[in-house]
Amino acid sequence: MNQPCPQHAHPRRLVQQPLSDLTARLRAQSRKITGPRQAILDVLRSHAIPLTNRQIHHALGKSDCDLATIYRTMHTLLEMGLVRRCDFGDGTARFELSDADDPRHHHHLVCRVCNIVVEIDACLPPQLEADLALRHGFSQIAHHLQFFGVCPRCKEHPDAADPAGLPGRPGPRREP
Amino acid sequence: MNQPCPQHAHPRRLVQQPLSDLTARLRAQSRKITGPRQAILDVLRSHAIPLTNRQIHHALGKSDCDLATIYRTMHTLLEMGLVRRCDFGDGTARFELSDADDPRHHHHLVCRVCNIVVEIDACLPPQLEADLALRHGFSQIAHHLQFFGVCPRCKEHPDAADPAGLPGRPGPRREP
DNA sequence: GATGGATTTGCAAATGGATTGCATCTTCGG
DNA sequence: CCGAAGATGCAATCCATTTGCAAATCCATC
Repeated sequence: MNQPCPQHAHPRRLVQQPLSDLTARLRAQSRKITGPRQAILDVLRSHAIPLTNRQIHHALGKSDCDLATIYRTMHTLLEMGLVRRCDFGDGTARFELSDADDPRHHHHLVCRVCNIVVEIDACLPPQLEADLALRHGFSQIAHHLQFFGVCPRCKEHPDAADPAGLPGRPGPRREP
Repeated sequence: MNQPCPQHAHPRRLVQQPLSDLTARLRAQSRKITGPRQAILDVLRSHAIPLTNRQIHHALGKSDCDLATIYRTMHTLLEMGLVRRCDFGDGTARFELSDADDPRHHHHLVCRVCNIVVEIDACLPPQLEADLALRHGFSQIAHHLQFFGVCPRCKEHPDAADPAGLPGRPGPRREP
């Protein structure tokens, strides 16, 4: 860790997680493979950035399932470790796939103006959490880290709106 | 930065910010020095950890001012740079003093079980954000970083409840 | 295949943080 | 001391998220 992103634009990740894996995991907890759950996972698979529940709901379109179902499903998937939760500080949870085969730890760089999201792998020095554990007596230490800035495009055109085209977040945020 | 906390228990910081400073800043923006604002700042001064608006409201007790006023005041203080906003991932904003004389950048280590908060100064390697800016073309990069773990006390007594004694957050959170 | 029971879903209502409109009250420069 | 700008209280509202409950769906088993 600690070295910055190897490429300017990090390649989008379109995970093809084998259904069998999901099936096995669900079975193991006497949970069921339902239409909504598969549809939701499909949506997550086809997007490379974290989505809000509302965005997922919107993306589902016709095969519409209830928002409450999406909320419940995300809880389930979180518990099962199939998704990861991201917090961009705007009061709305976002979720991205955390495929079991490649549970790659990473963070995000979010444009304060247009909300575009770039996935990065820069991270904390690995020994830092161990030091914290030692000094404060805490165990099971994990961290949340996100970066905010102004993307090159918004630096150029300070009036452009959400090019990410993702619903669910109106204007710029109020983060420092 | 990057070196961990110099002490096991970071000394609580009870800032005595000169009122004159506040006065000057408020005047400079044609804002007024009101009872509620002073009371809110007093509450923040007497607490060493970030507080939710509800906690502030509760702490105000008799000199009760409306919750809405607290929300508005925090916006104002944020804009003025007198407070800093913290996000512990539970959907509630927290605020701590960011005294102008010592706008020390720091982060928090939060116990997942009892919510106790420890202030730490471990941080990212300084060049990391510069690298990000360079590689992704972003400018004005800042970061949000928080640590979660299980405090020594909760490791011992897995049933203890909120020893911090702070209202506003019921049980443990659902963070990874 | 058909079936029963546990799990899920849809719907609607409720919860909780945060924001806002508006009339009234305060603060503070003059 | 006065008046206007700015603040506050109150109530209504917004939005993300959660929850109760009856109906629908899965799936292990027959």
